[in-house]
Amino acid sequence: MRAQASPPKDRADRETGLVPRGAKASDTAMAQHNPRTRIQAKNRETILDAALEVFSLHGFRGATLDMIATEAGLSKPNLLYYFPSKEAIHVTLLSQLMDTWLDPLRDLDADGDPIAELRAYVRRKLELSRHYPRQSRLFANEIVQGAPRMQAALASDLKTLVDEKSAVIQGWAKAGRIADVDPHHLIFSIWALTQHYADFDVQIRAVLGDARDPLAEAEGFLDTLFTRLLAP
Amino acid sequence: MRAQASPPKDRADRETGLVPRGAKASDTAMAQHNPRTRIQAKNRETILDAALEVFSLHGFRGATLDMIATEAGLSKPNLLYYFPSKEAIHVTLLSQLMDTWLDPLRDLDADGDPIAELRAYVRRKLELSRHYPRQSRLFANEIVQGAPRMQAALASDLKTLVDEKSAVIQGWAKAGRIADVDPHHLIFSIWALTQHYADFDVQIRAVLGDARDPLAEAEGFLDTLFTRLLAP
DNA sequence: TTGGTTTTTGACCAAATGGTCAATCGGACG
DNA sequence: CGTCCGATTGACCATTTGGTCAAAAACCAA
Repeated sequence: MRAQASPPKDRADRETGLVPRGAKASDTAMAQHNPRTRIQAKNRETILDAALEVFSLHGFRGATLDMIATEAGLSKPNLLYYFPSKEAIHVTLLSQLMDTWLDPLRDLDADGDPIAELRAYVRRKLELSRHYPRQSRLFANEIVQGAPRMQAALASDLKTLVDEKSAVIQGWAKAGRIADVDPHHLIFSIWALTQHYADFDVQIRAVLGDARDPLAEAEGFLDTLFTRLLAP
Repeated sequence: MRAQASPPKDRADRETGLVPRGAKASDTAMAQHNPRTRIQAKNRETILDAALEVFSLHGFRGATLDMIATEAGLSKPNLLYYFPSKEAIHVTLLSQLMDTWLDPLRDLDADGDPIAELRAYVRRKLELSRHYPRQSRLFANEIVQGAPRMQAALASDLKTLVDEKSAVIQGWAKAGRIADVDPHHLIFSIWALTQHYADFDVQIRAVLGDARDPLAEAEGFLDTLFTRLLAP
């Protein structure tokens, strides 16, 4: 028997780390995504935010539980009270990420004006880079190192969505409403160009100097670029 | 006094790690860049290649000396006979990298045909992504994490070269020989688009499936993209 | 062969790090 | 006020890891 105040968590909980040790898994099924108390909600969020900061800056291996604990203002054992392991924190962040990250693409409307839709997609994506650079870098870190913890999600969720939207874009091209470019590579180019401003921020700022605002300038530049690329 | 067969290395050697412990620094000044024996040349190269493999795949912190040693087929103490520390290996790789990486930009000829020059630059850069993806990922790893070991190089060498070539591009634009786009952002877009195919390789392959050849397709796509963007 | 030099390595060390646990704290509720 | 359960932590542990060192091995010139 454990000395812990609560019974041991079942296997599923252990792996996802979505429930603090103190919470009884049998209580409510949905408790996994809705922490039971205000303290749990607050601390889990605090931890995830601190972890995002540290992971995005140092990568998975480079981050230590002590760094995250300090950043969160909690003790290390306390972190491990809310998440079963360092990896569980990381995985939680990554899965949250995928959702947010794909929203702008989901919003691409097959019934809208093609050029306007694609320009709006670029703009939304650039907004993510502007407001969530840490998430972008966390993702970049993961992918650059071979996506050891995301392979599955990439090949299923991501591929499905991209294939679907590529078909829409393909349709626009066939109809002569935009230039005839490969839709997959068009999407890649949008990802590459927008995320570059978040992921390579230090490099860009080093080159541009302090007086310029990269993200602000990027908006106009990218708008021009895609407008010219897509004109029928 | 040391037990080592050779006298202690001077401070400069210790930091750059360009000379094995056994080599007398006083012997020849140029020995730092030209290892003295065939064994040294071969082993240093072996180590750097192994380190490139491991660092690019796991990042600096994620890589261990044991991994590198195994990959190189040498013992860990033997690695540290050729380089004073893990960091020295990393730094050596990074500085080699910068050179190779900027060559295509250096080749941009102010006297050539503007559109042809820029298209050729894109092509050369994409070739680097194709043939040296590990270097590209090593660089990406470093930059994404804030370039802790490259800040200086970025703000000096890199900025100087980019500013110089930006002026050339600016001149072409003013003369109406290419479209009037911001030269710095044009260069960033070339970096972003070409390096994306190396750095985000797993993602691209996950989305495209196994049957397609990303790099081959990218060549045509990018050529179209920049041709349309730059047409006056 | 000999003597000196370069190269290699097994054994070791100290620090860092992910994770555990028993004990304590604290607040909400009867 | 007391009790109970969720929250917190100091002390601790095993493993990993960057780095050291003395000695052995390999190499080479005379």
